[in-house]
Amino acid sequence: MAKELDFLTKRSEDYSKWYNELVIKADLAEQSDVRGCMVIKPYGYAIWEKMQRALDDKFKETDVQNAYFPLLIPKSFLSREAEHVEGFAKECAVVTHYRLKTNDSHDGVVVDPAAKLEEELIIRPTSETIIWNTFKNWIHSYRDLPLLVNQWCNVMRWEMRTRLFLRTAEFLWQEGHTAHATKEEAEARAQQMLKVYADFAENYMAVPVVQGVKSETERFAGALDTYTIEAMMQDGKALQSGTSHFLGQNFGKAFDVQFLNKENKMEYAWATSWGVSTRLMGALIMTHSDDNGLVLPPALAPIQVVIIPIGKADQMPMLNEKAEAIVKNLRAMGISVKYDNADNKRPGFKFADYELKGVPVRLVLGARDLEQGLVEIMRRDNLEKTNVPVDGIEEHIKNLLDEIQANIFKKAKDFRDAHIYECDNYEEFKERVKDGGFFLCHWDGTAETEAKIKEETQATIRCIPFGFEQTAGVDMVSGKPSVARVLVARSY
RNA sequence: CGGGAUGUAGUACAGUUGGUAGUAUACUUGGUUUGGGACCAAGGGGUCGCACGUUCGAGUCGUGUCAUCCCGACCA
Repeated sequence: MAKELDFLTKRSEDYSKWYNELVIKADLAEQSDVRGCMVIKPYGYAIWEKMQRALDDKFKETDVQNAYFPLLIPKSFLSREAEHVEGFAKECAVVTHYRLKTNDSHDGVVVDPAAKLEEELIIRPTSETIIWNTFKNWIHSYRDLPLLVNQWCNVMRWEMRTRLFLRTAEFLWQEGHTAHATKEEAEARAQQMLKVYADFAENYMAVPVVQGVKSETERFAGALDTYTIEAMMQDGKALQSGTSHFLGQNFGKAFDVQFLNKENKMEYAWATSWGVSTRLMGALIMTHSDDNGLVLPPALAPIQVVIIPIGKADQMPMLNEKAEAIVKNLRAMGISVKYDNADNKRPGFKFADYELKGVPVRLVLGARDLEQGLVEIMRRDNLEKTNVPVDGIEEHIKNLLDEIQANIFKKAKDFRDAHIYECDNYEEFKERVKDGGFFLCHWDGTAETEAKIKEETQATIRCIPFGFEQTAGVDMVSGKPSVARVLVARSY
């Protein structure tokens, strides 16, 4: 019998609660005792590592190299670019001292007032400033360009309200920073990296995304253009899953990064930056999971196949032998597999546990079935169980993994497409947007209209989407002419 | 920083008019089990967030304080 206490909140009942419980119970992460921070547990980190590896490979295919820059940024660096400091000032953690000392009663430590820093250091909320300060030394000629670097690191943004993976004070990410000799090249790079993100989201995470460009008010602090991929979660809300910024010459000018171009003239370098964070974990969870727990795409699942034996004690040696042969064959095919013959947990517990953890394929090696040369195979995406011959099971599994990867993407895409609406009536919009979904609406391009929508409905313009056939129309709020539809939704 | 709530075992909670600190789960040990989250028995685990006050006596009442969570504002 199911023990109610241990089961998840139903997804449909309380989406936020369900999400939070799922992250904790699937052993991905937990709230740290440190305010606003998160502990990523080994299983969660294993998924993140697979994401990192796949992304890193893609970056390298586009000639990007990894590097590492300091965690601490002098306060003066941050203020060099006006909009940039404006955007981040409110959420920076500041280092003011470099030493502690024991207190007067010798039972604790206090900050040593004598160790006050001349200039405060900021824990990086992002690294544009310190990187461009460094680029100044690296760039002298057009021959030094393009300069394409990425770093995997942690950053800190002192958020008021946090949620596991979606918004934490400290988070892990990658931030790519590039410098170019021409505007065109920089713009192309920003768009190229957006494509890399979109490709990764769809083909590895199986998360369909809308690509587009942010409106002026939603832009990254200091950017001329911010490109974005927006995913739809199962409650219909949007999640900004990755961004790529065209920074123009803003940082080149702020940090005086000039080079001699082919015409022997000094010119400021053109910049891009782009990043994805552990928030992708949130996207992965909220896109595919169901009431039984996580559903992981095979491409990112740390364990792709779990094998569970069932039999009496005297049958175990035979089952172990059978299983080990399958494990060996699967590993040789590059499939990660776990054989769980722990005898301190009953099969039912294991079934539930691996479902909770989203393992794509489960094989039940039962003594009873094996007599007929069969094993039970269950796919996590639709929970279907079938008995298949144990001979040739490896090939069957390989195909099934591919099928699951394709199927969960299709499922997510069908769901999203069914919740994208064209809407031309503001009253109708106000009513329907509460229930979630993406709305394609005409917009007059003004910040006033944007602010009004946000204030009255909590929905924001997520992006001006690419890849849609656009026709002119009339703004649903102001009635003014509009050249194109924009994507409007409530978001995380 | 505005509005609301909550602090009791690792976790989730109960605790009546103030009178020996409880339940479930998790944990430890032993045994029986193992085809969908097992059962039985025994055991360990608490300055009831903190401080002060009222009282013979405070988890319970009062004041203060700290922390956390939820709804806003801000955000990858």
